[in-house]
Amino acid sequence: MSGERPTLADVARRAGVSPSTASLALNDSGPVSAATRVRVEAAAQELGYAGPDPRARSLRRGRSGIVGVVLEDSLRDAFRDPMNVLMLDGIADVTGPAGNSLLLITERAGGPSSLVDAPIDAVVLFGCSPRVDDKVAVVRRRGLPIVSIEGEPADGVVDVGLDNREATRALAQHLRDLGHRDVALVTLELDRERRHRLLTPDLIGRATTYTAVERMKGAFEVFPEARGFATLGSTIDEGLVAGRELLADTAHRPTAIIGQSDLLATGVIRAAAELGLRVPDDLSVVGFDGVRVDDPAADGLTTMVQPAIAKGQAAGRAVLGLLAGEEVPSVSFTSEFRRGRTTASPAASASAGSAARA
Amino acid sequence: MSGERPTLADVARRAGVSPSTASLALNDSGPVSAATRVRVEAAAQELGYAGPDPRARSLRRGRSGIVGVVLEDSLRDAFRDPMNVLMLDGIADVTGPAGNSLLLITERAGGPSSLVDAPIDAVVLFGCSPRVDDKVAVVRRRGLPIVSIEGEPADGVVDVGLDNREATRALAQHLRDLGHRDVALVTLELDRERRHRLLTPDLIGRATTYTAVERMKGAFEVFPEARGFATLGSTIDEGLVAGRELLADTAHRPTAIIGQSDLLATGVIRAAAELGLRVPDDLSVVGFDGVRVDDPAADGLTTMVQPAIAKGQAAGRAVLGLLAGEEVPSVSFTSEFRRGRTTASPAASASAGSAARA
DNA sequence: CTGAAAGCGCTTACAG
DNA sequence: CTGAAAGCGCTTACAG
Repeated sequence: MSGERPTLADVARRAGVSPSTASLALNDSGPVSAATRVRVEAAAQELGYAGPDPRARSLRRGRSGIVGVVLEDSLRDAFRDPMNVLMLDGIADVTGPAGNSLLLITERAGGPSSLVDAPIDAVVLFGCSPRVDDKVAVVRRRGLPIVSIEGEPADGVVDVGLDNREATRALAQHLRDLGHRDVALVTLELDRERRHRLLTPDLIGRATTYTAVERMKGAFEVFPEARGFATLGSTIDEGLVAGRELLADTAHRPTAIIGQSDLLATGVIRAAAELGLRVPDDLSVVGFDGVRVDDPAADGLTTMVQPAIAKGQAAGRAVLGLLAGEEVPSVSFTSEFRRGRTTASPAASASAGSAARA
Repeated sequence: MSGERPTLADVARRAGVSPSTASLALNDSGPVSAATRVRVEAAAQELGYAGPDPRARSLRRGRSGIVGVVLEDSLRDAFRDPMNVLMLDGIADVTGPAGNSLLLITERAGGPSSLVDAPIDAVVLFGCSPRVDDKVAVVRRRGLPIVSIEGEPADGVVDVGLDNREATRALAQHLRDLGHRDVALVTLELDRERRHRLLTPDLIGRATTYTAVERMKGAFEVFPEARGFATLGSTIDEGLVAGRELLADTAHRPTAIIGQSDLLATGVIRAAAELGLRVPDDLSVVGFDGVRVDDPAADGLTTMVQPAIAKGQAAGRAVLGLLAGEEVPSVSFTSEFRRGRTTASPAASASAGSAARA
């Protein structure tokens, strides 16, 4: 350790030129004689100059080259959902080559808020609710461009959306067309209370998670009376819990279940298997996302395929556009229906059950 | 948009004080009269001052409050392994409250390297091979503290290690004690070539992934002749592929398989099930990590439990210590054996097979 | 308690 | 082609 890191001034002194010239030589950003350039480069080499201090450069340039990615949950929870990872990867696909790295920002209660502090040039909101959220206010005050992914429409926020409502409506309609009448929902987390429980009108009314709410609305358009279970998020385990709960009452068992993600749907299928129910003969199950799930139970799942990576890339492009001062429109992606082998017409016995109840 | 973001100077001017005084008032970092403080705060409020520009502050202070996390793979690949997510979360546990956020750095070939450019105060290397790696050289040149997680010992790098070799040796010994003699390995990725294939001496010789190599060595200490299959990384799918490959030849089937991760072991168990083999009756399987796998095949897996979150937290503490100028020692964590229901003595038939071969 | 000054390390017009 | 100067926005000794 030579103690202090050499600066551009050190290099210039050693090369016997002014700092300005050294800067031009090293950055190739102005006319410099070959001889001078060689001398400066040699000096930099000898001193072990590691390039300009990014802090100084970013102050001078007004850019840090860092994009903040704001996640609601702990990293652990956020990355458990493969969609989030894919979207993050999509963002990096675009921002990385443009010289921007991603800063992870999770807002834990208490502690310093990096949303206020961090040297970021822009922000991408992940699974947040921009409208409700005071995070947006903070960022807006700083004058940073904001991009949200599947965010509730909010002023000054460019959104990368998904047809959550319409897509879920299509799934529900698919079930209805097959003859299902008694359908239950398994939702993503509806609020930040970290409790999973049966859906109640009260709970629905207070739900804050935009994506989950939109998907729920789509289902209700077709099955206004649907029961449901709100989970803690997109995992197979949560789907299993939900499935057990919804399928427990044999006298009042739905003939189909709409999972708000493929992982949840996979868990439901496991629950069905536990109870000796065959899918799709005794129970139809649909998911959402179209992600590859490492589980045989997920094979041939009927679902809506969403373009997660493309969404991330779009968010990345939106960030770059805003940073370039362009007018950037919100965009909305469309999911694609994928018919699998987990949906069929309800069994006669189920219909009989309904009839008996009537 | 009011055009320009207000600066401290603007606030000072409006409050009728000097910038120095405004700074002291806003940061509570010096003696300021109550009246002045009120005036400055009011001015800040009126102007919508969003706090000090982090770029300027970090230049002045010589700290950006950002810790770089260097991942070998794409984010998608890195976060597929739950261990990495847990460790990352552990780092954030410690660095977050201290006011540091995490910057994701993945070195894709070509493109600007944020390892050179980014305003980071320190670096944590994830699943890299510090000794071999030129990344370390870059960071060292910048004079930044470096912490590696399960890195090969390297000068000036504080490591957070795990007893990979010894732990795997213990697993292997467990199998040997049960009577197994014909054991196969399923390894994590051994190099960056993105091909999965059977282990060969050549491949083993060129392996660069420290963790995988250490675990392999531990197994070889007990079973020097073990065959094996090198995967693309810790996923159930890769374990499935490996299992199929290793179990395909009925004449030469191992009686036990050592997976280098629980996900790989889970895949192996699935492969066994496909072939009609019962675990542990026909095949013993062990894993590594002790992670919760969302899969019934993983229930009761015999494995070594490693403290992933604690490792991340230790890495976070090491970073903070180095930033504080302390002498920070490398540390090594110990895994804990967990006997499950996936290991047993080899069946008589298998022994017979060996006998027949002899 | 308050202000003038220096400086963090760099880049970029602007003269020469 | 080269250098002196200004300035990015802030913080921190140092006088007063």
